[in-house]
Parts: sequence; structure tokens; C-alpha cells
Amino acid sequence: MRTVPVAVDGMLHVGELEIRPDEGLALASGQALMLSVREFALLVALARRAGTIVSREELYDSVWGGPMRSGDRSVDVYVSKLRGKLERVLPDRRFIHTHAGFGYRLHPQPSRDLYNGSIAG
Amino acid sequence: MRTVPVAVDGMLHVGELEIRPDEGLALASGQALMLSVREFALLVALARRAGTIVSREELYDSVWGGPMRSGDRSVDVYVSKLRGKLERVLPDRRFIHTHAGFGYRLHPQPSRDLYNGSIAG
DNA sequence: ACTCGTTGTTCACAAGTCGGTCACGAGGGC
DNA sequence: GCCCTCGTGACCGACTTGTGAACAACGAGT
Repeated sequence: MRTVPVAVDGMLHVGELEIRPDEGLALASGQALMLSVREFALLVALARRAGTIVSREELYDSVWGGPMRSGDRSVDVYVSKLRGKLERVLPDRRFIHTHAGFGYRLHPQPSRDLYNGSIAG
Repeated sequence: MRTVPVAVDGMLHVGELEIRPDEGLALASGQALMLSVREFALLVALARRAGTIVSREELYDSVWGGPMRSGDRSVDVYVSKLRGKLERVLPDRRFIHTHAGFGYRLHPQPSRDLYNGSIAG
């Protein structure tokens, strides 16, 4: 048995994360993450705009569809769940960064890098 | 780019599983598995897409042929039977992973390596 | 034709997971 | 301090998945 490389479009890469939206599969350093439907949709929504700040409203619309009622904490809760699962596989990495008052940003840097250098980009 | 398993000589390999679709034979660490026709077809369908999540609908179509009626639990039942037989031969391994809401994935890694025993989410 | 073992299918209940919400606490800005 | 935002554990109803059991269909052997 051998393996051959295959080009697959529609995949998203963010650092050591590989996300296959069509399939519902996310890999962290090659290991499959066991994500629920909501968790996966949230990860996809963040990954599609990796590196940029995405507001809660926009995330809510992407994942739940429709406008977010004020006071709804669903996005926060699912960000927390997603962080937990990512952290279990890649303990030294931080992917989801909070920008208080603005939203969340997916980026593969350790959080300490944010305070050493620039936040732009 | 990623890699996918390719059958060079008509055989499929997934971890210590060796599957010969033409012969109807499946070996686990060299030992033959006693599988029924349905069980074998399901294993082949999963093995052909090893490492990826395969939906129930697709598995049903591969094994039974034709669309799955909603509420049909045949796939679940046969996954359970297959797991039982694999486990008898390779007790420490877990091959068939459930991705709730998505489908099943065949992969030779023990699930506890991924989650340290807890899969809460 | 009868019996025996096997298989495929379906059912029913058990077990587990998910999604949504709440509550409480930490931390920052004023 | 007070207010606001955010993180997260806990809870619970709804849903999904796991699996033993029942049973009919089938084939092989006698």
C-alpha cells in the first residue's frame, strides 16, 4: 500500500488546522476533532475569515442563521466549547482570540505573541 | 494537498486491517474475520474512504443500494455488529468512530489517545 | 419435510450527546 | 465601587446513537 497526494478544493487551513467543510471533518495536526454540528459550523465561520475579527452577530448569522437576539450568549458558549476541544489536541496553541467589544478572531499564534508585537494583520 | 489510501493490488489497508474486496476476506493482524455479507460490505465502504467521515446515507447506498428511508437504523446496527467483531480480535483498538450528526469514520487510532478518556462536549 | 444454524431486518429501550439557557465570577474601564 | 463584557460550569429537555432481542427468511444437512 502507498499513498498519493491529492488536491482537494474547499479545504481550509489555519496553522495546523485543516477543515473540510463538505465533510464535517476538522483535523488538528492530522488528528480528527470530534466536533458537534454547531461547533463545526462555528469553526468554519471563523476559518473562512481567519485573521480578521468577526463580530458575534456575523458568527451567529453564519451558524444559527438569522439575527442574534440581544443578550444571546450562544456564540460565547460555543467559542468556549471549541477552545476546549482545540486545547486538548494542541495544548500550547491558542487559536481563537477575543477582541472585547468587537468579536473573535481565528489565528494560529500563541496568545503571548499578541502582546509582543503588532496586532494588525 | 493530502494523501489518500490507494489500493495497489486490490487490497485495502487500515492499520492492522487488511481487506480484500474481491475475495470477501478481511484480516485483522493476519487473523481472518468472520463477517457476513452486509458486515463485509460495510467495512469495505468505510475502508474505501478511510480517514474521512462517511454519512449514513452514503454508507446505506454503498451497502444496500438505493436511498435510505428516513428513520432506517440498519447502518447503526451493522456498525455495532462490526465493532463487536473487530473488538473481539483487537480489543485495544477502536476503528469506527462516530461523528454525531455527520456519520462514521474508519481510522486505526484508539480514541482514548485523542481525549484522555473524556469525550464530553 | 424437518431441524438447525445463520442472516437480515426491525423494534424497543438504554445510553450518550447536543443545544440552549442560566448563574456566577473574573477582569477591565470609568 | 459600579457597570459592562466575557468565560465557563451546570442543568435539562430533546434528540441521536448503541445494542440486545425478536422474528421471518434462507440454506444445508439429514
